[in-house]
Amino acid sequence: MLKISELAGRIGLSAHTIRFYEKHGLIEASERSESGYRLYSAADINRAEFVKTVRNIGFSLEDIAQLLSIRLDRSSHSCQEVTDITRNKLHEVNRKMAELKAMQKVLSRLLDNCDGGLENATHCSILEVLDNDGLATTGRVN
Amino acid sequence: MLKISELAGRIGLSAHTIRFYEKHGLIEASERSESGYRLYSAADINRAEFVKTVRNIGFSLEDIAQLLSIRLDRSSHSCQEVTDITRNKLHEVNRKMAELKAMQKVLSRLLDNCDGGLENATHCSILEVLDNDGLATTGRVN
DNA sequence: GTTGACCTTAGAGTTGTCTCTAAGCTTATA
DNA sequence: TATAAGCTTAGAGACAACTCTAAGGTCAAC
Repeated sequence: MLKISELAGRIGLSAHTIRFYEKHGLIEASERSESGYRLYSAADINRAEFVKTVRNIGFSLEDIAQLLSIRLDRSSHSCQEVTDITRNKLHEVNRKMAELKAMQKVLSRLLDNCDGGLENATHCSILEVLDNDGLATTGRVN
Repeated sequence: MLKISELAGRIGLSAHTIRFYEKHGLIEASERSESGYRLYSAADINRAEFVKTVRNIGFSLEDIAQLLSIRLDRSSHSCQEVTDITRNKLHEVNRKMAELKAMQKVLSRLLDNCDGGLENATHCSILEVLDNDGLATTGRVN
């Protein structure tokens, strides 16, 4: 049985964050010591590691909660539910990538046209382009 | 002279957002009507359009404030200040892109190994991988 | 002269993910 | 036995960029 800071050190989260995750139903301490300290069993540690792994991949806490509830009772959930969550996340990532690519393109072009010298900004080409509707950017991008 | 909702319609922001931007020093109404309504001059409109353009590219409100102060007095700022802001933003975008690419890779691999069928999740390969330190993800990714 | 759209302000609420604080109890070490 | 490190709780604060509310004043149209 580990205490909270031992678990924290083991999975690489702060004790604060572990309590925060507990409040949101992600991590549990199945026991308490006489004095009320959280005590984590092997299963609790597994679960916490699962949470950390899934978090690292980039899933939201809500996604993690869903995956946990499937993991907790695999037989009453379908494999499809898991792939749906995963696929949705992939779509989200793809969307964000597209936005970032658009930003990247505009920023690179702005920099290409500007020497960035120490002279004053009276004729700064970036400001000029920006004043001129910045490469006709279409819509909000991030 | 435009009233706030006219400006809002023109640049594609809500009146709420314009007031919010004003509070943060980004947009100004150089006059008020007798009854206290904001009135936007041609210069105010230019400035608001600049803000919208720069926002669309993905700069933060703080970046915009900096760019505005340079734009307002170009001769006492260097061109380099502008490129620095732009380059920093590009680096930030590149960092995020790298993170998203890592996520994309993991998510795609998870999906590749899973058929996502309607059968129950007892042997779901995604859950198995996730239980097993998910493709050895290194560190937090988003 | 009333209706309804529009304007004003200060300030609270939202979202997601922590991060920290205060006040007090417990445990380990010297 | 004293001290420091670690634990508990509820709840506040931080961040970005809005978004909305309440309570009320103004203006144009019919």
